Amino acid sequence: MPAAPAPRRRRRPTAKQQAVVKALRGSDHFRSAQQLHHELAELPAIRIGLTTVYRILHTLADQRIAETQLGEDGEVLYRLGSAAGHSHYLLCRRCGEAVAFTTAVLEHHTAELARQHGYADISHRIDLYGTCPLCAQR
Amino acid sequence: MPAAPAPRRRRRPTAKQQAVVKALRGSDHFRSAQQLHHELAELPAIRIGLTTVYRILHTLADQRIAETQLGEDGEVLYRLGSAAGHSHYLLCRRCGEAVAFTTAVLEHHTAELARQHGYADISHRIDLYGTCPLCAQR
DNA sequence: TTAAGTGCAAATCGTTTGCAGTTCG
DNA sequence: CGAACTGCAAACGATTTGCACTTAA
Repeated sequence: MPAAPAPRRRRRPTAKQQAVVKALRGSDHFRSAQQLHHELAELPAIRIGLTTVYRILHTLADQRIAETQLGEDGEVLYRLGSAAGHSHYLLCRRCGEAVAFTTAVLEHHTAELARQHGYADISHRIDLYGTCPLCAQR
Repeated sequence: MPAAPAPRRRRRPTAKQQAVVKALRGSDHFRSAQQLHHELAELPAIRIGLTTVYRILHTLADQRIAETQLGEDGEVLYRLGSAAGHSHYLLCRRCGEAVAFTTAVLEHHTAELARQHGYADISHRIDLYGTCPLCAQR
């Protein structure tokens, strides 16, 4: 068989990729691509298109460098982090602050429920939203 | 004070409204507005616009005549039903069949979690998706 | 007559994709 | 050179809305 094409050496991250990661490092709250794009637009140093922000975030998520969460309205939120198996969060619908929690009991119940009814390929969505104390006081 | 405008007598549901309800009666599975519109389009008897289907479903949901669920991809699914407090479902991502389950334990845990962290106005999303036995065998 | 119902086209909104130009190894 | 990277504009898909027209009490 012909030799597979030699894998390209990992390229050093571009300035824009670094900028997105840097923006993410700025907070452990979950933020949308659009929010991040706005933040980056503030910085006069960098000029980056919304499309690129989306693409970089998508790549970071693929690499598990960033984790994602669904916002209350269905938008995708990102933050750096926990490559560990996805956990669930109570997150502030306003600022994206996240409080993790476990659902061991529920997961067990649902696995059993699925088994009993013969459902396969189970996936779940368990998200809590609220207003954190800080955002509550405006 | 001036008399409030006399509330209009409840009008008899239009043919299209009846058609949508009838389509909903056809199954206890959750279906999207688009699916229902397609089904209605099959029937040569009725001609109804997608917009109207959306509007009628929205009204039915407001009146709690129909209940809604979020599909795995974020679309809104409808079925007639249970005016009782919303429950959660394990639903077939393919046919919309729904198996209800309770989350008393989780709800208790999360209420406590929210309280501990001072989060207010909590809302949650707990949805399970899977492939039902029937759909699994194609 | 007049509020309600309806349909079509256009608008929304977050996100993705086509495509052409740019950059870097 | 060629793969990666980028940006803009257009496409997307579910849903909503503006607006003009029809219908029925």
